[in-house]
Amino acid sequence: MVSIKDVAEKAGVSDQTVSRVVHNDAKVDPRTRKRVERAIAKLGYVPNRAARMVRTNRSGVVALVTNSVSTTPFSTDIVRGVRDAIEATPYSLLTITTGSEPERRARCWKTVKEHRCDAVIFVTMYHRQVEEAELDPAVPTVLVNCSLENDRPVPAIVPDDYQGSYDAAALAFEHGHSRIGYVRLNQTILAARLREAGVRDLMRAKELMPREDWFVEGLVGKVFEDRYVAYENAMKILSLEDRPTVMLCGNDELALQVFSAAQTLGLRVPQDLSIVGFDDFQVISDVIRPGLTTMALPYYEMGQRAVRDVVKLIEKQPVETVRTAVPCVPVLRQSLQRLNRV
Amino acid sequence: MVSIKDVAEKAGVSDQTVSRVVHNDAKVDPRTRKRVERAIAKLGYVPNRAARMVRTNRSGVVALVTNSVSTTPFSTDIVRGVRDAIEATPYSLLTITTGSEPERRARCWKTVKEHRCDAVIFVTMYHRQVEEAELDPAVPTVLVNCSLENDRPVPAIVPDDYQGSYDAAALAFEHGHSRIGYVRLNQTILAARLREAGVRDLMRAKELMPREDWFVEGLVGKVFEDRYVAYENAMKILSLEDRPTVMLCGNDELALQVFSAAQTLGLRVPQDLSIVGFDDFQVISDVIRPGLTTMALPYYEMGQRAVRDVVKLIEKQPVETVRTAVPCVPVLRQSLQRLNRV
DNA sequence: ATGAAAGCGCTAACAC
DNA sequence: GTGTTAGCGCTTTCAT
Repeated sequence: MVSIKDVAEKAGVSDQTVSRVVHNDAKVDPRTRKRVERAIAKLGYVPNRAARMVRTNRSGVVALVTNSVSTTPFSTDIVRGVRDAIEATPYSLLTITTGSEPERRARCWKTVKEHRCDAVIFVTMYHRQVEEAELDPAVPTVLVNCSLENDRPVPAIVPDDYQGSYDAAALAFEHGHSRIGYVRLNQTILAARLREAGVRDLMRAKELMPREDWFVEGLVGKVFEDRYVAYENAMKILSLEDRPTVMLCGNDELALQVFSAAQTLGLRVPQDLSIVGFDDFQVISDVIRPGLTTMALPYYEMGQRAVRDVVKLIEKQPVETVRTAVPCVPVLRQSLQRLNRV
Repeated sequence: MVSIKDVAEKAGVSDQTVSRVVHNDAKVDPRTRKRVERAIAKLGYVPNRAARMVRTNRSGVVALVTNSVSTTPFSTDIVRGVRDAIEATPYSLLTITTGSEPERRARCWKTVKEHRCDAVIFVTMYHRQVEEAELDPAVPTVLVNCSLENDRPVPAIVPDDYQGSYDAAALAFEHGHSRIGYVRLNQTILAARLREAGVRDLMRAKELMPREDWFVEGLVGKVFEDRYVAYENAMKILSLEDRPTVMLCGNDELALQVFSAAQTLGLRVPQDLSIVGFDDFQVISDVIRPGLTTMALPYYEMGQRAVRDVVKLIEKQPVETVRTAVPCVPVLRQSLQRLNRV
């Protein structure tokens, strides 16, 4: 590999001058600069980050730490947001996978430190609380899709599940629906509780009594080992003479199962049944016909924002809010039908 | 940050001895070793990779280069396979996004060189040929989901789209179907051509005449800016008096659109129409009811294999095959129904 | 089995 | 504007 000294020799200057040119230091004679630049181009010189780092003690590397147990589709969007945003910065992204076992966690943070990462973006696969033990207080960290219930102020970027779900229910109500069914996510996760609470609170605000037999499980079992039961449960509800006019769903996959149940029963969507999803997971919501009305979670934007915050953190600028709840926005397609009030 | 010298001082040895302990060098007195290890633990010393690298000229970093223009769901699985496999190696993963513009490509490879990455795993979002210009001959590279039509032997790991599609068609045939419709992917991509060829060749082998009016587009427009038209086209075919008994689809999203068309027309799946997808994109195939019969592409395994090959490449071991086509395996669910031959 | 010395590629501090 | 010197944290080589 060609080093700074090779360039210096070729250009007939000292290595220091080459360094100055590389760093766009003002105090370099334009003619010298030209010569050096030509030598760099000719030799194909690329600065060695490691060597630079040994001196400056800053790596220019941000670690993206995620828990890979899962395949949740949307976490991809967070990662995409991070990757696209990091490109516009001088930082590089080191991707590290962790797990729930203490041994793997330790390895993860050891890697972070070996590389002397300037900061960490810690992404969880579903919206939840993290424990202090999952993090390392010595490394500046931004949390995405999770937060730390604690004194230590770690910036966290989370989706506003409650607001999103409340708004989804409000949307259905404004479309004339008061017979509302709900398929919930795996109850053990935070997002599930927030989303269901949003629906219930909207109904309370509108003085609608929730029909408990229309509120059903969509998933059962341990998180990440769970099984879909939305289809079977939707079949039960939709077979009733006395059935809801709209089914709100904890996410778009559950909505797809409800959709399938309607298909099996010969109910037309949205004429006979309206369906509202959650997540705007486009591979489903935008492909299915009729298109699925759903709440978009700004995962991509959350990833971008994490990069912004992490850069601020590294550069010791203040990061505005410790916990940022990013709002969800409705995406109207055709699966929610306006109902003429009876 | 605590350095090797701090540890040496604390343990009352030379930094050299600490280095030996860290590297598990045999020739160190067990008692000295103990003392050093205690000092390491007490001070929380973690070796500085950059410093090590400056000396050894090997970074221990593999770059994962992907083109982020897209959101194709399965590419996630490749990346997951890579990440999970890299964990079992001593290498770290640097994630870099490139693009089609020459300027971004150049930046990408510059980053690879700045970090002195030991090798690159180059992943494309859809199965295609890459050009020499997209790569850098100076860096050991393994291609995933793409190959280089060229003399230079760059190891490539690609899915066997042709075999998969041939087998999918054979599966339908064995289930008694001879009235076969097909929804193709965007024709401009390689995978689309291979998949369609598989179906046609199976039909030829079985002496079935393809009905050209049953072979339709599923997507139109430029790749990544394309629009789904599978629903509309399936509506046309399925409205015919004279319609196919099975629809083979270029991927699972297209299958979902065909499924939606059947729903709209009141056709039951699989009693009135069988559907076969491609990719085993589980968020669709495993969620929809009836479950989608489809061909699984071993994206995760391709990612894992890429890591194996890249490690061999780095360690100068021979990499068996230059171009590896990984076979697709059928996943039988309920959307394909056995037909009693008429 | 351990240490001393040199040097990897680069930058910070200072001198000219 | 440019060069010189020193040193970042580590490994390699050689000596003991």
